[in-house]
Amino acid sequence: MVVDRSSRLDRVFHALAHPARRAILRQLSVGERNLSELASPLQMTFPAASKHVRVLEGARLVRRRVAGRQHLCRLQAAPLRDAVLWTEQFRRHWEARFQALDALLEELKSEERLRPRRS
Amino acid sequence: MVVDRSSRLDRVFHALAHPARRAILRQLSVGERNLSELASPLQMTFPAASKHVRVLEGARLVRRRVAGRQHLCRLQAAPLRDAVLWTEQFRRHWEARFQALDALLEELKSEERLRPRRS
DNA sequence: TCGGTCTACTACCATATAGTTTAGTATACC
DNA sequence: GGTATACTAAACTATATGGTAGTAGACCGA
Repeated sequence: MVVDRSSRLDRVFHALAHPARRAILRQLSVGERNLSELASPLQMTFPAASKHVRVLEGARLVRRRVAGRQHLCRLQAAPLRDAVLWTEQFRRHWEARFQALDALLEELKSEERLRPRRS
Repeated sequence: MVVDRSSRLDRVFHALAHPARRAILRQLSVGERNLSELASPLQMTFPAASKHVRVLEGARLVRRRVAGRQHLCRLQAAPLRDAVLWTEQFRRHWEARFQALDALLEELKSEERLRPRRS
């Protein structure tokens, strides 16, 4: 099985795996913000927050434009759609009805196994 | 802003951030597998693969039961639902109509911010 | 029951990447 | 120029990833 290391999906999921970065995305969902605005609510130094923004940029979840000394960041949600699409392939596994159906099938199968019809 | 480090969501997204682990989940979506079966298609040693399974267990995406010398793994998809639910909050951002509208609004707002009206 | 094999684990090492802090650079404003 | 603001770069620690070597337990055939 070929494992495409450092693919786009890797970067997106990795970007989402840190609460600070998820907090940044939530802030950006409201609208454009500069780095200081993004950093101030986080309990860490400015450079740490800046690096988290960089990770989000690497995952193409954030785009930045420089305006004077400010770096204005904007949400780019398209990669999130890809992440959801990948995860959705397991939807049937977490839906209760399917699980119930699964259980029923298993029950029938094991009955079949225990009491095979004579030919 | 309080950032709940090492939360459940952190572990789930981190677990999904590696192609080998995603490949393992895809295998398990078909049905129960033991570690050898999970490891063999991956281009890495058995211990490396075993560690990936352990990461998936830590995220509660995989449950293991021991049967003789085999460790049988089964998919637990519920945490994937949580991941999707978190991501879905951005759905409107990746849907085209909203993006166009959003872009227009942001353009107006940032103009306002960079060139504040004199009172 | 004994040895061989299969399945999986642990321990340890090397390397790469993540995450954070301290120190430094550039831009705007007075 | 001087100073505050906005951000970057370098450096350092912690964690992740993947390898090798050795161990333990279950199964199987002679």
